[in-house]
Order: sequence, then C-alpha cells, then structure tokens
Amino acid sequence: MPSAPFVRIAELSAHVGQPVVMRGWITHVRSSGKIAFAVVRDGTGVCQTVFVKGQLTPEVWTRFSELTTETSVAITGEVRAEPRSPGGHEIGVTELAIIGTSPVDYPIQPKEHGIDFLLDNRHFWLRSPRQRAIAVIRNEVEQAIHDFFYERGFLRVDTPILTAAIGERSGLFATEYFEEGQAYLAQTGQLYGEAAAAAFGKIYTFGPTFRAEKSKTRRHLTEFWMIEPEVAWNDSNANMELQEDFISFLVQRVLERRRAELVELERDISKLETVKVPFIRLDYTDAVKLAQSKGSDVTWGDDLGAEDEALIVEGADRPVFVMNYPKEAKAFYMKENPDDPRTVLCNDCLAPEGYGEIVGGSQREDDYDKLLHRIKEEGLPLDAYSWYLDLRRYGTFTHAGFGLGLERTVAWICGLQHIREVIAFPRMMHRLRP
RNA sequence: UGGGGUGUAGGUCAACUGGCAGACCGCCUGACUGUUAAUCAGGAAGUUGCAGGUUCGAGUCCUGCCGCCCCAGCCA
Repeated sequence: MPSAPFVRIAELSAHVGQPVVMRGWITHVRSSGKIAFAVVRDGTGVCQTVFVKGQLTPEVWTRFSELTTETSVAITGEVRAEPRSPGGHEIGVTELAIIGTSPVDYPIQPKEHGIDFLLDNRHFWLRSPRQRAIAVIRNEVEQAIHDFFYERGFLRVDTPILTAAIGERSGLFATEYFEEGQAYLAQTGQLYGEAAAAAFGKIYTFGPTFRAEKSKTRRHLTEFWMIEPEVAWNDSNANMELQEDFISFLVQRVLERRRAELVELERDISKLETVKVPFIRLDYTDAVKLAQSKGSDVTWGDDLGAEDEALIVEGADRPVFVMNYPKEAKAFYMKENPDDPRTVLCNDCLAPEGYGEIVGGSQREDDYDKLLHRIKEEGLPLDAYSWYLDLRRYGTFTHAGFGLGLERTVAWICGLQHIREVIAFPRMMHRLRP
C-alpha cells in the first residue's frame, strides 16, 4: 500500500477523499468524550482533525490526550469537505505522530494580551492568524513594488548600509570601522541613488534604514525599510505623478490579491477602494491656511506637526500631497523653487485616516553653487559630500525622487494602530530582542 | 527629551473612605460520540514592579527608583 502524500493545508481541496499526511502545530484541542478535535496550523492555513475513539488504535487515542498547544505533529487521515470546519476541510485521523512536545505554559492564548507581553513573545506571536495576514500583505506589497518598477524599466540598485557620515542630520548609529574611524548605519540611500540615476537613468533602492531618533510613537521604528526611486529628468510634478501611480498600484494589488487577509484584519476595504489617481494637491501655503481655518496655530515657515497633518487630510478619501515647503523646514539637497525662493520643490504625501506622512520627495538641487552654499549653511562636513557635489560638476541634470516608508504604508493598508506589527522583529528605542 | 497614564495569579482585569487578595481565560482532575474560544463539576495557582516611609493595620496614602503605554518633537 503506497504511503499517503504530504500535503499543505492550502492544497487540501485537491485531495478530498484521499489519505494524506499533514504536518503542523496544534492550535487548539476540544474533546467530547469518545470524539475529539484538534485544530492544526501549518502556515498555509488551519484545518480541523477529527479523532474518533472507536476508529483508532488505543495508542493513537491515548496520544491525542498528550496534545498541547503548539505541539508539532504529523497526522495521517482522509480529507473530507466539511463546512463545519474552519477552512472548509477536515481530516478523519487514522495515525498521529508527535514530532515535538510543547509545555503547557505556552504564553500566547487566543485572548487579549498587552502589547509589551506580545512583543516579548514576538517569536511566538508571529504564529497567530492576524500576524500571518499582516506578513502576507507586507510580502504582497514588497512584490508589487518590484513588479511596478521592473515593468517601468527601473533598475534596482543596492546602496551601502555602512556609510561615512552622510544623509540627514539627526540620529546616526555609529560603529567602529577598521582604520577609518566611525562608520554609520545608513539613514537613506538617496545620495547614492542620485549617482546611480546619472549612470542608469531610472533607478530605485529598497533596503533597511536606521535612525537613532528617540521617538516613541506609533509611526516610528529605529530600523525600517524604505523604497527610494530616483529619476533622471523628472521634475517635481513628474515626481508626484510617479508617487501617485506607485501608491495606487500597491493598494490596488493588495485589493486584488489579498482581500482575505484584509478581511482577517477587519480592514474597512471601502476606505482603500477610493485610493485612485489623481491624489489631492495642496501648496504648503494653502495647507497652512487650511490647518489654521480648522483651529491650528501653525504659522507660515513652521514644519507641519502631526495635528496639522490630521487637519489637512480630514475627510480626504485618498492621499494628499503637500507641496513646496519653506527651505528652512527641509533638507539641504532639495531644489530651490524658482517661483518662490523661500521654498523648495518638494512634497510630502499624507495617507488618509490619520496615518500621516508615508512619502517625502523632492526635486534635487542641481546647481553646484547653490548646493555648496546649502551644505555650508547646514554646517555639514564638506569632504564627506565632495563626491555628491561632483554629480553637479560633471554633467548636472534635472532629477527627482522620493522615499516611501514600507512599514507606514503597510500599516495604513492594513489599518493597524502601530507600525511595530508590520515588521517581523521590530526595532525600537527600548526593544532589541527577540 | 517633555506632558499624561499605568504596574495585582501564566494572561486580561477587579478590590468603595486604608480593614480577610478576587473573577474570567489558560492549566490540572473527572463526565460527555460533531465540537467551533465546546459544555458541566471540582482543583492548583500571589513577595500586589523594587526600596524606603506614615499607620494598630497599606494593593490602596507619601518619597525615590524601575518597566511599560499614550501624546508631542524628530522623521518615512
């Protein structure tokens, strides 16, 4: 007699009526005397297994009573379509092998837990259906990112994580680097992206970035993943068109392919279906007026605070671009606005529903003298930026790009309160383990 | 870093004005042949974050420290 094939739970529907071997972890057991049920999870789904005392050897029946939450098992039995079972199938068990026992003090229950407890047990928390749904949607978004840029002829360029002091001003993580002194973990790949854009035309980077900011909010991680396209010959308007095409593409992809996971997360899908181009565009000056009219005491020249951003997106059914901030509020590499030199050609993209800034983008300063002046004005180390200035000396070019925060974007799409759930092992100010 | 909050069983929380430290979930034992977070009966489980102080008496009040949560700033 041929042995039963090993089948993943997601593939059970192709094996109805046949004996199979299922391997996975016990999430739950229920017993009703001479009939008993064990629910098994294998990462592709969950499946109920049925143990009937009168149809099993005494050894298998006894072994059932040894099952605890998260025991790993191999179960043999016939697949049946069964509407009463979660997932629509169940296994009529004939054989049970315990692979790895699990002590009864497994910490995670199908109940409410506090966030600190869950993060202490993150290595277990990942096993929950909710965390699986988030991981699946994150993966879908990552795949969609690569598909979007690949289809449009962008080259992916991997930029260094260990850098000399370069990028933005605040919060660098430092480490010893041989005879070179201090190296810093990258806060952005953008400056390298600009060099690559001059070489290859349309590029993007996708990698981890590190910020040693002492931020403890629902929107911040010390280690997060960022997508940074950089496009030769794009101006600020083309940059925003790319952003809205990109973001709506990601949302559309999740709606098409990961609806079940959105439902698992109880996401209000109607709030995503309205995310279509064109996005709303607001000049910074108008955004300030709008915030003021709703009670904010922000004044022209200030950066917009979280409260201002919330007022600006209030009622919007899609993301909002805020364009052309005052120079003082923004980074040194942004191009001066020829129509109003107090401002720079840049934009933030604010997600709806209070999720805040998911993208920061700008046209880059391509004038050597103006860029040099800004670097000096900021007191940045000139020698570290000499190669960056070279990009303006040897064939300078109009170019623009942006950075999209992966975790913020996925948190918004999933409708989550906090981005710490969006990454498998979050790094925050007070959390380095597990 | 600043403001606010919080810390009690493995988990989530209750305990009035300072007066015997409790519930549910989970766990253990037993019953039950279709359960869906099964149900029913019983049981074990605590240095009330730590260190001091006030008091006849402190989970509760006071001081200090620590952890965590929320908000703000910084940003993506």
